[in-house]
Amino acid sequence: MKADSMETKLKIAEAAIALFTSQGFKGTTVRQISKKAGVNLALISYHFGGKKGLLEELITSFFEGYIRRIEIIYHTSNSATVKGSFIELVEALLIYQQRNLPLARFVYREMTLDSTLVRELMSTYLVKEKYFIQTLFEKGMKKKEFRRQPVDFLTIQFKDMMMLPFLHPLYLSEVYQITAETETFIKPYKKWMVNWFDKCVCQSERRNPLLSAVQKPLFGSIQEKWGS
Amino acid sequence: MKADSMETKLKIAEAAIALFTSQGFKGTTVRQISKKAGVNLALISYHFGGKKGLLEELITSFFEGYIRRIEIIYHTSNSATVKGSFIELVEALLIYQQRNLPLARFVYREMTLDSTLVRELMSTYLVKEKYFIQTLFEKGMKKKEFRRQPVDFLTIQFKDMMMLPFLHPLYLSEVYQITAETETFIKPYKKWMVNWFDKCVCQSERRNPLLSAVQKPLFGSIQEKWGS
DNA sequence: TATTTGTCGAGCGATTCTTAAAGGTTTCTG
DNA sequence: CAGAAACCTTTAAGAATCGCTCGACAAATA
Repeated sequence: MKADSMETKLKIAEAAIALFTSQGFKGTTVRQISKKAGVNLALISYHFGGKKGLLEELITSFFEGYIRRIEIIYHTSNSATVKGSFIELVEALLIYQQRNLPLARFVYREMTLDSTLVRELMSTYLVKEKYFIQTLFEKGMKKKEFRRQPVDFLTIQFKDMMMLPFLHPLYLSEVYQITAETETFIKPYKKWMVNWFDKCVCQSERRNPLLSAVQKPLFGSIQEKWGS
Repeated sequence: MKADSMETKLKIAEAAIALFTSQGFKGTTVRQISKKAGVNLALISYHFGGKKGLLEELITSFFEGYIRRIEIIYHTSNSATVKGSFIELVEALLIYQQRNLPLARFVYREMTLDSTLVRELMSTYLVKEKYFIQTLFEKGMKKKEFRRQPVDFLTIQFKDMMMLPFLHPLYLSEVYQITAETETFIKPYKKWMVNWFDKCVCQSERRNPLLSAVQKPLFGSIQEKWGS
């Protein structure tokens, strides 16, 4: 393959990502892509085997990189604590998603649809992702580092928190004037997640009996124990 | 308006919601809608002023009901604590979204796009939503009921947790075999959110100095104080 | 030189949403 | 009850756009 050809293929991919992100896959035409990429219409079919092929190649490449980063940390993390591994994971995934922000956004949106492609992607990539994260949580619980609690919800919430800023960047910027694209976002958000780990995941410190005695009557009707 | 007409309008709306939810707005044709609704093609344009009008009417009606429920609780909650008001809110919104699950799912997905419609909806409904929730959090902090922390992230995470099960029901069912449609989901998920409030939002109990002395060295490099 | 590879313009066939015109039905009014 | 009016539905066709392919041409390769 010529270098020129590789370049046009990249130009097509970039234009497609930008358009898919803001307009959705179905809302984007191949003509728009070819125009934005400054490339002939027929080249999209030539390089990607059509619009659908372009979509699949983009999504697959995103998930490949995503899963690879999880696997690497899962197998080679040398943190003393499980929480340490998680923090490595958080950092790696935040950076990866930020670097591929528009791609991530449109992939996540597409995954809320109901197609055979989506089901396939879920059973290959997301089931794998679930396995790694859930196993990490269970490891932390066995080591008494994490508090015992429903591991399903925990995994889901973790994944969701990792996804949030990249699925809703327009919401963040329009309503909160927060932009997920800059470096100034990653740091505080990572901090936020670490705080969440300390408060919600890790083993809580022994309670002060006086304080809890004061608070209990107020919330008693709702604040029940887990696992009932 | 005749009863017959109202009925066809409803049939169109229901069919549209189902199809939009699984295929997306752009991925659905008016023919599919008319066929599924058992209604003539042109009636969609007649009743809703076209496919786009149908979309806007569905989304608007969803947000109207959504905001109304927030406002009611905001203005009439008689809970002794702010946390109590929040729990009322959680319950009301979970039920509302569950009752309109397919509609909610497709509305949330559509809101991740980048159109003038989405921007308008954000500036009318989501800004309002942010105001109510954020004010509640600040109220809780002033009363020293909630711990002081960045209120932006808190509001966002709250909203996100409220949205999660309804934006990703396919993910939940495919990967976790959890279905957000049944009553058996609402209760544990509500419990989960209450637990999150206790751990992450409410004022934490005084720490046991011995335990924190043991743990600090391990996480010290990352676990910094807020507001730095 | 022969062959593969990349690019281009033109256009095909299918499908999109919408609308115009007309037919049918119900409701209101005298 | 008759007839006008408003409302609902259908048929049919409109105009635009969709993704994709074909054949020609240029350029690099062997």
